[in-house]
Amino acid sequence: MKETKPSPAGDLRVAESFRRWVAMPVDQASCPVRDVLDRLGEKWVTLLVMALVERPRRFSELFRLVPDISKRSLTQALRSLEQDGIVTRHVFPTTPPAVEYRLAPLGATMLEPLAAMIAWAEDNHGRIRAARRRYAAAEAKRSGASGSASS
Amino acid sequence: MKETKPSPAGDLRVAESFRRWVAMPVDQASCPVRDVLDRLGEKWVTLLVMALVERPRRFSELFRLVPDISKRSLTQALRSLEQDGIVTRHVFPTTPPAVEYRLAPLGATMLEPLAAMIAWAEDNHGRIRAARRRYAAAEAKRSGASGSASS
DNA sequence: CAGAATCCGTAACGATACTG
DNA sequence: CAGTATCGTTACGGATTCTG
Repeated sequence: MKETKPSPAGDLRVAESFRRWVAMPVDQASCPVRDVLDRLGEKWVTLLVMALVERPRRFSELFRLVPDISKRSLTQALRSLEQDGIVTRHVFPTTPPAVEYRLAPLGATMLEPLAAMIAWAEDNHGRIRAARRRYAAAEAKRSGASGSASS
Repeated sequence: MKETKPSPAGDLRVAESFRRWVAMPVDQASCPVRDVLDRLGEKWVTLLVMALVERPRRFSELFRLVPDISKRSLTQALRSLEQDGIVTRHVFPTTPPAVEYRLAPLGATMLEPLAAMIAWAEDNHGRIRAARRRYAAAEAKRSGASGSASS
């Protein structure tokens, strides 16, 4: 526990990345962590990437597939992904027009790390929910011990 | 293209996850992708995890380390991580009080997938920026071809 | 069908001032 | 030192309407 760290693997790399981050200018654009990770954090982005893995999809298909997105947000997220070269957009000049979204090569390269994050999320969802319940319980005890429950 | 897919690795897993996702109720809490990934998308969360990899840090230390966060957001992000069992919070009853944040065991397990995502972001930041420039150029051409530049 | 444009509510975030 | 409380802004995102 006090000797050379086990460093299961990612530790060193993450620590290094953070050191690079600290040494960086604050500006958004030049920092991968801010610039890229923030994008992936946008509400529907990763979900849409997931939706495009199997095969290209049309706009309305994605719209149906993700039941609670608005057309506006769907358009925005797809534009965002298109801008970054994660997906490509193909317009078929039919009437009415059909538009197909397809995972670009660059998008395909992110499936591996994305799969790892998703797997982690699925594996640990139960633990996280349990932790939240514990936290809520402890919080209730703190405010319940000397006063009345609030909020 | 029409035979057994190459599936560089993550593809199948992501596609499977998406199928599970589609089959899920829409509610936020029961879905790992929504419930967990959305959390990690919160603005400072992953950055703070990165900051805690090497060693525990005190509140003011984190505050200095991340130059453009507000105390309010720092507190919120740390609470969020504490709730989910990603970090633990230790209060030393000195005067003035010292508070230390430390990566919890659960938090340590996410370093591996997080490192993969960060590495991807760093490796492809250049490509992404290039894609954005191309997109902007194409956009300028579209509106410049028959009208005047806007925005 | 695939969007663009408009309107609007909410929630996230920052800045500041105050507290144990 | 480590927060909390309050305020104000902004930006995200949903609902709706209009268009080629």
